[in-house]
Amino acid sequence: MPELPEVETVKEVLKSQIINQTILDVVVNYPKMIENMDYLDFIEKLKNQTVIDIKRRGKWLLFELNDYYLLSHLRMEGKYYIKNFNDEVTKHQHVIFKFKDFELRYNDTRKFGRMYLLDKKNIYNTKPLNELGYEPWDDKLDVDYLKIRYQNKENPIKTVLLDQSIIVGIGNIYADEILYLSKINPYKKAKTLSNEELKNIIINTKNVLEKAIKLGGTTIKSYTSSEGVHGKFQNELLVHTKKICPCNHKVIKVKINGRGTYYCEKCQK
DNA sequence: CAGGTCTCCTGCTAGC
DNA sequence: TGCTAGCAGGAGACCT
Repeated sequence: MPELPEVETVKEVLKSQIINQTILDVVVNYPKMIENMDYLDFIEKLKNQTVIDIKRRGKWLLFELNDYYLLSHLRMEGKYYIKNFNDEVTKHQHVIFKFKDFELRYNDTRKFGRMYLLDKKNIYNTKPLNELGYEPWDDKLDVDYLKIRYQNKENPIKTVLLDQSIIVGIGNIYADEILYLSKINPYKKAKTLSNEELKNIIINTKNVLEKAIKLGGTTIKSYTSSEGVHGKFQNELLVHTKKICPCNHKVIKVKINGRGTYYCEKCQK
């Protein structure tokens, strides 16, 4: 389940692998994955495009090409593998980018991932990037901003933290960690949070995500940034998937708006 | 506008 | 032991 740190890790690994490489051909085995055009157009447009840079916006990967941006969202299980031409294509490898000496294959067991191919100009003002909130390190992400965005939110803060139109990059794992570090009960309504609590959320969001990026992300279930690359942040998790809180109190697992949520009743008020 | 529910998918597993 | 219902969850669609 890639969240911001995992996507950042994938981005860095991919940069070391495919920058300045030219796409010679593309194979799309699962056309529904291509969101904004027919897959045949997608293939034609990508031919002879060179990878100039790779960026990240929220949980989106942005491949900058000569004439386009290729956007890729890994959703739950998306992964990129570098493979040789004669390596067997497995049933979960849905999009294959052929370069001169190797292939980049997009692997996604549950087929939730999506790709867009956009004209280069105004990508941040068009779907799907146009409704994203601030990056965790954006100066504009402050208490006043959250106050305004949360003022009508009756939903639990756990749910609201996952809202990508407010802050990008937080997924289910890090939301639990952020709330734990901020000592906030996940059920607390977003609109009722104090300035102090909002401040803590901002600080802890940055801290948790920064630390996770340094450790290459979290490997809990099926996520790997590239074959054989595993994150180490799972060793640092304080509540998510835990049974006992560092305070020795039992960690509770509940469902909040359908999402598995771990928290400590004693530490999080 | 806000929020609830459903949907997309497949692999794994708890429980019979 | 073998089968299956249920669960996992990011995000958009759709409805209230």
